[in-house]
Amino acid sequence: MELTPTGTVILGFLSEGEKSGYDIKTQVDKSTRFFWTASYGQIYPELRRLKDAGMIEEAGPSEGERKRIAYRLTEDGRRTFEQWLLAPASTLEMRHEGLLKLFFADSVDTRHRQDLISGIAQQHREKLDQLKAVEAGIEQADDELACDLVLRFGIEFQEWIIDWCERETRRKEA
Amino acid sequence: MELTPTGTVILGFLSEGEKSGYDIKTQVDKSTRFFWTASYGQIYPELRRLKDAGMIEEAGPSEGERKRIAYRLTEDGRRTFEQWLLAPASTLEMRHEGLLKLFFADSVDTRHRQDLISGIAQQHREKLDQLKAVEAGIEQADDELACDLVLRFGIEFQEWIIDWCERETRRKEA
DNA sequence: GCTCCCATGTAATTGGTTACATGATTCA
DNA sequence: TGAATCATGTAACCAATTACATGGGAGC
Repeated sequence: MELTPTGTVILGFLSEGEKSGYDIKTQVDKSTRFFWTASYGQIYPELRRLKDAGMIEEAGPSEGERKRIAYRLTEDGRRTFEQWLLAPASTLEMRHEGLLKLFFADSVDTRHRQDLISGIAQQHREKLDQLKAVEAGIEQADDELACDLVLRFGIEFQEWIIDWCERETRRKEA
Repeated sequence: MELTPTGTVILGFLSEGEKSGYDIKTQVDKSTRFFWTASYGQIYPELRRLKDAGMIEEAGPSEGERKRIAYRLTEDGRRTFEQWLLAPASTLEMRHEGLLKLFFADSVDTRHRQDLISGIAQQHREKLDQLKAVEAGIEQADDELACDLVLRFGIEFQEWIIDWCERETRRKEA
């Protein structure tokens, strides 16, 4: 069966253990958010579809827990997830308004162009702070865990962009 | 008036001179595509809306040209464009399936995890080739032009990611 | 008892891609 | 004359956000 974009991230998180829609949303927000988002409006309907397709099943609430609906992968779901994981990735998209503005900045003066570069740096500094906060929440940053590796990628990635902006600013000043 | 995402890129390209919907699509594909896409299904209806809103007007075909509809900015359109340019950027999104797979790769063995990293590098190598082809098409890469600056950003950005993947691969081998 | 957070869900709207339809012009 | 490219446009569909509605439980 075809996986929707949100379907992949749901199966991915469920491959780590039982989770509810709320859990998945929480985890997305503090981990994959920087390269793969999902909203409640997508998650809950998609959980329904995956269940109807037999890829996940309700695990029911644990003892003494407040009312919630946890799901787990079925055999079929795990197979589909692993197939997805090993298939070549395709989706690779970026929408970066700051770069778009800079691209069209030939009509404005140098000072404003510099402001645009500063603005880009600022946006990525905020992302960097968020990622570092996530990193601080991990006991020991274990590079052997793939998810920590991706987190580290995210941090270095933001740092590179910020550095590019600063280099460019210095180059202009010189 | 509120600008839609596609509206911004249309005003941006028209700020450089008269262009048709077809022209805009062609230019998007060989320049902003890497951080801002647009399809015919968005461009043509949006041209209509911008015209109805009085931001652009038909310039008509030039002498001896084949049938086409070129547009130019109105005063109002130029003002809106400049306001957008100087306002803080907001949209900053990425959807990177390769990173998502790597993030969930703890359940697979080291070899497959390495394949995922190689796959990411490969995707960005292709992007890099495309960008270099664009760069080769420019007479002299003039860093003083903002659009060339963004092109160079794109190239170095791809190179950084490829380098990260290679560093990570070597680190694993060691 | 009030507020905050947990938790699930839907409806309206937006934004976008893809595939298709159509036809003119250029060039081999 | 046939293929490629220029050129405009629409319809069907997909994906996603946002805002809203609802209610239970925890802790002050």
